[in-house]
Amino acid sequence: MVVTRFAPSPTGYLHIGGLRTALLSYLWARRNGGKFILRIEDTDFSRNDEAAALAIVEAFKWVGLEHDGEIEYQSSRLAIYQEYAQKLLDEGKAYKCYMPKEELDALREEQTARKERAKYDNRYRDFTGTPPEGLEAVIRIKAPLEGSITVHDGVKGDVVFNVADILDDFIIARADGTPTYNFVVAVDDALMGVTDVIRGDDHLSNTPKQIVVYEALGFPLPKFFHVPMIHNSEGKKLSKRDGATDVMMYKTMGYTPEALLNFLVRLGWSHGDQEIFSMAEMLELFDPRDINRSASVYNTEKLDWLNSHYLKNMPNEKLCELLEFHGVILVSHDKKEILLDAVKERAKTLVEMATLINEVLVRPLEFDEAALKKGYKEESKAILEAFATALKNSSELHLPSDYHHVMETVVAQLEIGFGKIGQPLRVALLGKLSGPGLDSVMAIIGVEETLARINALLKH
RNA sequence: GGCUCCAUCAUCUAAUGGUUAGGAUUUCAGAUUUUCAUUCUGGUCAUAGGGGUUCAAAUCCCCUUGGAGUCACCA
Repeated sequence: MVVTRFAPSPTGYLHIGGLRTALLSYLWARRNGGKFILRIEDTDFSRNDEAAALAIVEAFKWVGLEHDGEIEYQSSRLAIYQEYAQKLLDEGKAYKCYMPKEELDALREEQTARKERAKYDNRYRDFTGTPPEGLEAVIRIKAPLEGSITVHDGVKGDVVFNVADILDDFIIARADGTPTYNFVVAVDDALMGVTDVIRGDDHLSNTPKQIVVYEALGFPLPKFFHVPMIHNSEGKKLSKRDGATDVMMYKTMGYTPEALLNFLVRLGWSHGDQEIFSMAEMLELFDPRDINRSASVYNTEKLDWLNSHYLKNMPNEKLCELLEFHGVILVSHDKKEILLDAVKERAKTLVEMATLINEVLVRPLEFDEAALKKGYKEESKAILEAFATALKNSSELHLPSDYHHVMETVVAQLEIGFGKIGQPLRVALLGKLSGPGLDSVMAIIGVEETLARINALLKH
């Protein structure tokens, strides 16, 4: 069975980069009928934020990812970590170190000054004497002193680390007894039966340490897949400073989960020339072994394109539902089908769509200066009046085509081009020169409101 | 700075060692549309540089350059 996990530290909202690794882990687990675990890495109590786990779950819910079982909180598993640390102590694979923090810092400073690598000097590695009084010990694991550790990575290939370059007897439990990251990750992944670790490649250099823990504890190694980072336009790791990194921000900006997920899955992964992937297709096609080795730059233009694609192809009923979040309530509107059909092809986001809808539904309070100048000329008045009269004399106006017919008649009568009536009418109805088709707009707001808006412009 | 990773259009990417280096987004031009948008058609744009190996290199090897990540009693 394939077991994957997403293991964020609860420092805030769900990050867009986190969502991507979560998605990939989720896809791989589901594709194999396995399990996808959500584990909160909250062993550093000073940095915990209780709301964070909830925020992550909320974001998962929005995009439709679902984890299996209960959320695992590392803070509630401290006894387990202590047990395994003790086991290593008992077996002589770890030891207590009484070196004070200040002394360690001083040592590091010296080493750095000498241009050496900062590392612990193993002074307590084989200590058998009496421990110094009044000092709290940390627990250090005995890391190999020489040789190399190879990470067999499903994305990067075999990555060899020289022990002398990167390792020392690193701390697995702090002086206050709480365990540290590299220790708990290995313990938990092993205990929870995680078979495939899919995570950001910023963790690649941690992996040798975790392998040391796995081996000391006699746990079998999982498969590792270190997926490349998402970069910002400057080519750096995406961070909070880059603006929209909170997944839930995408909801407020009017993106759909389908578009966001589709966008993310195509960063660093592809399937031939295919651009559009439904969740079903992702589940059928995704394989972590196909992930690219290089980082990709996050750019919103493609996201926008995907989002408009999904918007265009969404049933009106669903659109109606989603628009409520953006303050547009259409359930009981009898012309909502015409309205939605008229706006769905011209909006990149739900926010834009909501704006478009309001521009149709709400009588314009003012007329755009430039639009007036360009679209409402001297001759326009008479044309609008003629059109208003024609409207009043028509009956049974319901569909856009009915209104279109009236326009045609007037245009023919006055022997003018469509533009001569379209421009001023557009100014009257919408207050500006762009927007949905006029026949649709009139069908949506009805004859009375159409006449009222024309009147308002004539009196302007 | 040490260690590690990475390198195809502006961006996301495709290409059993053999293709006029393909697609998508963006952009530009044209068509459609009373407007805007959509849609359609077409165009511009790439194998970082240098050495090898090979009949043949985007693809394999080496070097250079550039970029990124990471080096805690954070995760």
